[in-house]
Amino acid sequence: MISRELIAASTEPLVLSLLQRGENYGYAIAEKVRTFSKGEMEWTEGMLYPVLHRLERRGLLKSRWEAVNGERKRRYYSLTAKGRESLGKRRQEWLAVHETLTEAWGA
Amino acid sequence: MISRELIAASTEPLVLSLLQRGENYGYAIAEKVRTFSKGEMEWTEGMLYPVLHRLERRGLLKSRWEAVNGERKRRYYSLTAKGRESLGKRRQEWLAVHETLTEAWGA
DNA sequence: TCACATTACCTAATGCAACTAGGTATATCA
DNA sequence: TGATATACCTAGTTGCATTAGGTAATGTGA
Repeated sequence: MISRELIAASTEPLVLSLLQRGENYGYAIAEKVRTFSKGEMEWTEGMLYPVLHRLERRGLLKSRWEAVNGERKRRYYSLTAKGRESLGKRRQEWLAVHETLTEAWGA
Repeated sequence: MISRELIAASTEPLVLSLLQRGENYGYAIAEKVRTFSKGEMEWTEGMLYPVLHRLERRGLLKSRWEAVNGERKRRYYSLTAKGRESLGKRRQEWLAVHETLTEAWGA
């Protein structure tokens, strides 16, 4: 089980990374996280949707509704320019901390 | 600047790692973090002491006061068995998330 | 000797994010 | 018909960093 804090630290970079590969909708994003982490990370919907709403409110994502006939409507999210920029920053931050931890753990 | 969430995710593993190398006191721990991260991570005292108190309350650390004559008293912290165990777990969690992110970022 | 920086500890109030625990709605399959 | 999977949503709780203070002792430069 991944700690609450680690989840918090990785959600934004993960969502942004997954969406960089193309637009997607919430439910599918949660599934991707499961497969990418080989089942180690399990996102509940109760956390996923607030995250997406927050990122959109901050201008990192934009969304559009798509209704295929006879199917449940889906909200597709994609990266904005600001989102792409943020992804780069988050990635660098992560790597800086990763290096610090690696050093602290010892060679 | 490292995001609040990344700070939160890395504090516990970092404190535990630094103390695995031997007992130390709060102020010195904060300095070590600065040097280990090459100045990337800056811990305020307002966050450091609550963290140490929390970890001791949870039984991951134990502490003792030491007063050298004429010097400000220092509280020295060290790992408990539970703390060492926790460090191993945290490390594994971190590495699992790191792999997931690395994969999501692409080869 | 006076002021300031540094060392060293502490805590109350605020804000933000995951988590808990619900809810709605559609389609498929037994 | 009932269960399962898909697909979306939110209010209330809890935990943590952050902000913004505080105390006390020592060393240093004017």
